[in-house]
Amino acid sequence: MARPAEFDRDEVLDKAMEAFWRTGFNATSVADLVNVTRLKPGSLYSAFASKRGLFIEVLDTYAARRIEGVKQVLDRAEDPLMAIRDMMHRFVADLSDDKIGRGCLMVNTMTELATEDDEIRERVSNYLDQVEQYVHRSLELAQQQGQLRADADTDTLAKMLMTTIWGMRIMSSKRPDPASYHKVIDHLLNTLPTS
Amino acid sequence: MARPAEFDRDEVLDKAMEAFWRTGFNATSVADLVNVTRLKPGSLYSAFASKRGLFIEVLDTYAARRIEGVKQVLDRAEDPLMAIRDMMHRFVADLSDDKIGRGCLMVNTMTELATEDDEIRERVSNYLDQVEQYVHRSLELAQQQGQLRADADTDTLAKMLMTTIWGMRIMSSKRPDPASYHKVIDHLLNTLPTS
DNA sequence: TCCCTTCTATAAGGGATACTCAATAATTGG
DNA sequence: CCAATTATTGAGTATCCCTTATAGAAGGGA
Repeated sequence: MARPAEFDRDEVLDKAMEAFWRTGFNATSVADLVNVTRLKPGSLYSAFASKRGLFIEVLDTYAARRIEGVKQVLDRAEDPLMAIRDMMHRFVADLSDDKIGRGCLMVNTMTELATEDDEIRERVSNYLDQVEQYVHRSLELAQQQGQLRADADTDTLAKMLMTTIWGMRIMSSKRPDPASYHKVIDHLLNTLPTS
Repeated sequence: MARPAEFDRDEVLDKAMEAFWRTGFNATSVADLVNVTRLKPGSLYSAFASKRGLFIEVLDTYAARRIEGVKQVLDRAEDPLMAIRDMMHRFVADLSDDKIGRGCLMVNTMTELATEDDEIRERVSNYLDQVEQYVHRSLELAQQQGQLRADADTDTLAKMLMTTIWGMRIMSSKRPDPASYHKVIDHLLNTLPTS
């Protein structure tokens, strides 16, 4: 019915994600976004309304991909504890693949914008909660299968694993040291109250 | 020899810290700093050279205070494992005192500036390393006293406790939930390889 | 008291910022 | 092929940014 857009929305989101991921929301200028996406300001604004609008769409894209990844890893294995172990080692592998130490877009966004932007904090919170819920579900499954002791506090165990994941994302901004994080993960999973 | 400054440097640093802590480096404007410190731009610049200079001095002040706190708690108790437990519960208490969810200035700075500013990343890394070293020293002490098993991997245990601390600082930006973090800490310390 | 230095107050410079808009181009339905 | 609709373009705007220049005030040493 009218002229179709020349750009591919997903590609633009990818490029914008790289920029926001590397330098954060505030330090990424619209000029930067224009450079990396190759869109002119007008096109950017007609497609995404504002810098913040683009950022939120980037955030949602990132979250959806990560959640999907977690779900797949946790769902696949028939052994839920092994699945959790696998998932956590993958988190560390992601971090060591990340040569420039940009960490996790969700965690970065939480610390940069959480105090000032309620909507964005809600979105990130939601992401963190979802990951926690999937891990919790796997723990409960392990309990039902008798791998985990019946009196194990799965809420606390899930929270413990989550703090470890987000903590590693902070620590690796400092100095990526995958070997020691793998050891931490193995230690934690070896001390789970198995039966 | 000349007119003395009317302002108190420490008070100015305190006020600036509040601002930077709440909104981060980039989102805190010099106008904001002028407002909270009550200094005019000229005085600010003659005292701190630049916004970044002021920020670095704020960072150092924050780090020194925190390190001092950690050292005191860890040194006081004769029981090193209890001291660690105490320290970690205090971290959580700090988080729940923080009504506006600004988290930890060091962690926030790491995620905001680590990829772009090498000097600042080094400063924050140094802080994280120092805390880790103090915890590690307490673990070794516990080992020498026979509280911790001789074959315990104190490096890994120290790193595990660190990831937990920084992870909790992320999680509590989302929703402060001290009770569950206290449980996590107790779980972790109860699963240390004591003898 | 006078001088020198360093403070404070005010304003403004120079550049980057997020964003807009009017003109032009391209596509589709009739 | 025309009309309608939407995308692209890139110059442009107003605002905010960090920083500095300037003038006057104030304290200490001689």
